[in-house]
Amino acid sequence: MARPREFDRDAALTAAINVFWAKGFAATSTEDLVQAMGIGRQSFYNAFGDKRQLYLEAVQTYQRNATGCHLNRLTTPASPLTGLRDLLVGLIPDDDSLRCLGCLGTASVGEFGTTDPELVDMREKAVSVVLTRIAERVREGQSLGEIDPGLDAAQVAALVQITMSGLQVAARAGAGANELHALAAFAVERFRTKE
Amino acid sequence: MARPREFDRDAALTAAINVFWAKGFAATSTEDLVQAMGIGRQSFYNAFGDKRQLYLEAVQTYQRNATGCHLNRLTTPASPLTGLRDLLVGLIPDDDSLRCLGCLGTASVGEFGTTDPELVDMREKAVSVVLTRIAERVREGQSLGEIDPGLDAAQVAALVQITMSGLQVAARAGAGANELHALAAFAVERFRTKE
DNA sequence: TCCGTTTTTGACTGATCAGTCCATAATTGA
DNA sequence: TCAATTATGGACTGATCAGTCAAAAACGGA
Repeated sequence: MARPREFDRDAALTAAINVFWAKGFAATSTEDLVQAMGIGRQSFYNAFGDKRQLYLEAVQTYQRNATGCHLNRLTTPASPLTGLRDLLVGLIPDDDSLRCLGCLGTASVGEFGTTDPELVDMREKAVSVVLTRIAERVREGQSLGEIDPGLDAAQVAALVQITMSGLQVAARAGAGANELHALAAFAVERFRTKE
Repeated sequence: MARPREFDRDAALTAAINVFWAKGFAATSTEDLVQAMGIGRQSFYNAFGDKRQLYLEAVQTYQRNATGCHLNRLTTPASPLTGLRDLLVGLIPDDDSLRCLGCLGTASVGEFGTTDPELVDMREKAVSVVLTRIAERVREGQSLGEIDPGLDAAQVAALVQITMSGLQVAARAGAGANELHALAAFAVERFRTKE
């Protein structure tokens, strides 16, 4: 019994994610946002609260989606080592203009560090899910014999996670797809059992 | 034959570096800067051009200093593998409030990506110096037998560099010193020759 | 048809932004 | 002592910032 919203909230959120992703929080103006989202100013504040709330929702949504992709790539292959490789290689899109955006989550670390508790929380949850699943696959790989059983699975997982961040920074810095794909594969090979 | 400057330009630049380091470029106002630098507004513009020029100079100076530290840590130990370990471990300060700043260079990647050609140039030069020196030490380690001679030295160097970025992102995200030190050492061990 | 509710639109707010202007002060060389 | 030059301090600029307000518009239910 009220006037219905004219725009697609999800589509608007996606547009906002893309703006924040490319420009960061501080360098994005509300004018940038309403333009990209194709909605009026008041609709913006009605539907999303304010700039910061929208940013939190953007990071949250981005991260939920990204985490899903990571877990898929990690889990799909039968071989755990291949899963790790796909996880890392899958971070790096072939498309230049996509790859050079890097990762919104990593960007939010750079921009806010530990200053925003809500972002820290969000991050920790997303990371810990991936970290746990990586460690599981590492143990699986160790019992299959393809991953060095002398390694601590949790530490391998942590190192893989660090490598993910590093790759995304390199992508944002402009590194090429081939180079980064090779590097990702090389990184994973460091865990393979020496015959 | 003119009035001499009253403030220490280097000290003011150092103060500016610290502000940019903590807050990033966009979130730092010129008011923040003149406050932290302890100088007047006009002196600021006289001595440093404008906000962007000061930022470039800040990143440049920060990076020159950081690169010097990296090369020292990498080169000082007799053992190349120890050099690599010191390089990575040395990235992570014990002091919490320092460690959680991460790296200004990495932050500038996050904030500007490939959009600013001058920053891209600066970065590439700094990185390539370190990369070259890492590869040299890797080859040295290979001929000494402590680093797996089957590995491509350039690729090891690239992976070490990625690991540096990853560690700095993790530090900025709030990871603990002990955890990161252990991780740094663990990462380097992946290159050791298996007996 | 009309009422209550929500969305939309566009003008508007005070605050802050980066950067400039100008008058005054401090210095050196003549 | 004075002229030329540069530094300083503080007021000032127009632009842009995030966010608000109020009126009109669009819907469902009565």
